[in-house]
Amino acid sequence: MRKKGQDSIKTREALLKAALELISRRGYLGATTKEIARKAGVTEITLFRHFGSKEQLFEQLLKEYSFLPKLRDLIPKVKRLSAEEALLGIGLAFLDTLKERERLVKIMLSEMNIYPDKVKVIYSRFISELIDVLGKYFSELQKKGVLIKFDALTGARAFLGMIFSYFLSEVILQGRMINSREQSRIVKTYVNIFLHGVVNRKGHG
Amino acid sequence: MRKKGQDSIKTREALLKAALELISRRGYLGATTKEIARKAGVTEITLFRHFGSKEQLFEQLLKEYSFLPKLRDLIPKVKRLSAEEALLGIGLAFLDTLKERERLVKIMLSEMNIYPDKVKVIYSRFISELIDVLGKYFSELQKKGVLIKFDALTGARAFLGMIFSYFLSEVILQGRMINSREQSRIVKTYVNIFLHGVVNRKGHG
DNA sequence: TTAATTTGTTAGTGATTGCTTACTTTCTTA
DNA sequence: TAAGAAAGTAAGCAATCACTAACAAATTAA
Repeated sequence: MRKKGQDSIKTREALLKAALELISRRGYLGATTKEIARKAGVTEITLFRHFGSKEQLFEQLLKEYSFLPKLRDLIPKVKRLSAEEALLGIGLAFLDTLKERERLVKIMLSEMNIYPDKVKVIYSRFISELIDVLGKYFSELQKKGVLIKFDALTGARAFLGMIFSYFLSEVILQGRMINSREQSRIVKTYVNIFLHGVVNRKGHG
Repeated sequence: MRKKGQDSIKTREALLKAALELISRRGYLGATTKEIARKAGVTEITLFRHFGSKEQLFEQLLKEYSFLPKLRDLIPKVKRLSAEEALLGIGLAFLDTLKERERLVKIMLSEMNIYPDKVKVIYSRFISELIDVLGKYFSELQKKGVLIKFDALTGARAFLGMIFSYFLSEVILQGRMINSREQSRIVKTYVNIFLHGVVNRKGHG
C-alpha cells in the first residue's frame, strides 16, 4: 500500500530523516530499524533494500546531513568589516548553524566513542576546518597590527569554544530554546571579552 | 572460585570501575553485563546480586564517580592572588579535573540524550555549580573595580567554556594526550585573552 | 497494455541480551 | 569448627534485534 507521491527518492529521504531523529534521541544502538522504517512510513525491508544494513544507513546519514560549508564562505565576506562586527557575524552564524544541526551535533557527541572515525570526519569537516579559517583571519589582523600577538589557532579555538560551550550547555544539556535577543546578547558579550578582555584599565580604588 | 582478598566491597568497586570503563567506550547499551562482570573478575550473576539491574548499576556509577567538589573549594584559596594567577589556577584545576574524569565526561556526553535527567544531575553538580561560584568571584572583582562591568555568569561560562572546548576537541574527540607544558601554555593564553583581550591598544600602522 | 521497478506482507532465523532459578562451593567470623 | 554470607556453576527463558526468503500487490515507464 504505497502512498501517493512517494517514490524511491522520497522514501530514501524519509528514511534518512527518520534515522536522524531517532538516532539523535535514542543513540545508534537504541534506534531500531523497525522503528526508523515505521517513522519514515515504510516497512522495515524497504530500509534494507535501500541501504543494505543499519550501519550503511548511519554512514549515509552522517554524509548527507553534514554541516554546510557556509561558514567558510562567510569569512571572506566579513573581512571589510571591523573586527568587532566581523566576529559578531561569525559568532552568530556559528551559533545558527549549531542550532540548525542540533540533531547531528547530538549524534556526534553520543557516538564519538563508539565510532570515532566516522565522527572525526564530521568534526574535521566542520569545526576544525572552521578553526583553521578563523585562525588565518586572525593572523592577517595580527600582521596588520590590529590584534596583538598570540597563537592564532588557539585564539580561534577559544572564540568558537566559548560559543560552542554555550550551545552545549543551554540547548543540548538543558534543552532550552534561545531567542534571537538572547543569542545576540550572548555573542556580543563574548566578542567584547574576546577583543577587549575584562580587566578594568581605567585604574580603580 | 573466589580469589584471595576479594571481599564484597572490592567486588562492588571492581564492578563499578569495569562499568565505568566499558560504558565510556561502548555506551550504556553497548556494554553488556556479562562483559562488565568478566572485566571485574566476577560472574554475571554477582553483578545482579549487587546491583539488581544494569540500570541501577549505571545510576550508582553516576553517583559514585561524580566530580569532586574540589574546584569549589579552590576559589576561596585563590582569592588573595592576582586575577591573573587566580584564573590560571582555576583553569588548570578545571582542566585537571576534566582529565581525571575523562570517562565520566564521555559517558555524560554519550548518554545525555537517552538519560537526560541522570546526566543533568552530573552537570548541575559540577559545571553549572562551578559557573555559579566563579561568577560570584567575578562579581566581587567587579565591585572592587578590578574588572569592568559584564554579565558575571556569562563571563564565567565563557572562561570555562574555552577550556572545556579545548578538552573536548583535543582529548575526547582527537584522543590526544596533553602534557603539562602544553596545558600550561593553553591556559595561560586563555587567561590572557580573557583578561586583556586580543586587540592591540598601542595603535598600529 | 506490457514490462520493469518498487514496495508490502508474512514469516522466520540466528544471535544476543538482561535477568532468573536452583544448587554448589568458598570465605569469613564468632 | 560450625553457620551465615558471598560468590560460582550451569542452564535457560523471554524478549529483542538486524536481517532474509518468497511471493503478492502497486506504481511507473515504455
